[in-house]
Amino acid sequence: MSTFRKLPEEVRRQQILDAALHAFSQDGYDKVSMARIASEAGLTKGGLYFHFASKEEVFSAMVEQELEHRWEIAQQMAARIQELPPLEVVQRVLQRWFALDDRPDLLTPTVIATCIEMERPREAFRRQVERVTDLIARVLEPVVEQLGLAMDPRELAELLMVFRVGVIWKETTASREELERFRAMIGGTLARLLASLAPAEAGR
Amino acid sequence: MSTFRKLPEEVRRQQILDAALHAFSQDGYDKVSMARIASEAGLTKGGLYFHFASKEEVFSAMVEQELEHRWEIAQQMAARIQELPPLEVVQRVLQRWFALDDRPDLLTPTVIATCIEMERPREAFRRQVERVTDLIARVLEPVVEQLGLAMDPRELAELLMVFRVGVIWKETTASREELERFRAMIGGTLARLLASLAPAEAGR
DNA sequence: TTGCATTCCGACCGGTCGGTATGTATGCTG
DNA sequence: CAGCATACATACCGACCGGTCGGAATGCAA
Repeated sequence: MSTFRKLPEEVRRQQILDAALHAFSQDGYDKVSMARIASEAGLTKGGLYFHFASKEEVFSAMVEQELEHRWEIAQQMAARIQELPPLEVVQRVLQRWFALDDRPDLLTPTVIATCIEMERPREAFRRQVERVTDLIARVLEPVVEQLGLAMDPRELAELLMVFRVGVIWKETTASREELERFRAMIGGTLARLLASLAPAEAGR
Repeated sequence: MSTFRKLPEEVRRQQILDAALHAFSQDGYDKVSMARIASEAGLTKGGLYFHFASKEEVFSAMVEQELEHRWEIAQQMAARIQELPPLEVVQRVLQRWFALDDRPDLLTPTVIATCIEMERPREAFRRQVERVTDLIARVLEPVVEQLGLAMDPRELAELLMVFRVGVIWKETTASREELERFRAMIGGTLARLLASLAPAEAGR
């Protein structure tokens, strides 16, 4: 009955992945049907299966692309952040690294849980954590040197990741003011820690 | 055909909750069917619905009971831990608080994600985090006083929770030796932090 | 033994989902 | 315009799932 438009492969594929990102981020893997993804992408289920072989493949491809995109953003942020004064670098890393606000929120607990359970997304996630940690470590390297901190940059990077995960975790349950107090506590703790790592007392 | 045994209400209910805990912890909410839970509990789906009104209720009741059980264990641990030397108290809290190894692992990413999405379990989880944090704070109170730390016990408790969450998160991806190195880093960081919070230098 | 509420089984229902088969519209090629 | 691979829509399948229901087995009480 109704006609359809024939689109270039990459365009359709991108539409599908966008729809998948939106739907999965909102409702998680199990509650999203292939029909819905297809519909949001502007076609039907049958047509979708021309581009992807299975639901898992849609999800995997979506995760991989999204992580890749965030990786590029992370690299740009790294370049920009390195020109800030040392102490500010640390705070920036802590506050904004995983909070890429311009994208729908992939880091939903449900989606992450699904990633961990599935082969390809799990590997992608593992790689992402590793290379982002490395990137942070490289950003921190001059900071550590300038401040003369008695700590390995890589370990400091891992520590920042821990704090970041803690904040994300807190976000799932706490109220806004609780969260703000929590953030302040983390920030204060980190500042004290850095001060204690400096060669001479930087207390002030 | 085959006969069945009639059991006291509380016994059957407990069998069902045990089966639910085992199944959900292993495969998550969506991949576990009511038939499976019933089967592992020693009855059939129809019989299960005599004791519980819905799947969500089974899950909620299971989560609430399990958290309650862990809460009791936590209280016992708190009583025992308070008699240790101050610095050891902190390490113990960090290492073993959420790692109640004698129970099947409820704190699976999938299960936690489901808890956050569902009303009753989410509230139960929130309460649990709050009261456990309070408990840790009370345990830490004499420690903070004895060591003369310049930090609110409650905030220190929250910080320990963050570290704990970080370790749990790391456990989902890292290998064993990576995890051990990670634990060492966390422990070292905490030690340095405590030292920096003490009035006089306690370095040694 | 009879009566009766409790506890359970097994069959079934409506609905959904992932995936497939088949036909058909599209747009490029010659 | 004819031919053809591509890119869809439509209809359908089999499996499974949460939940319901009638009736049967159980154990206790009278």
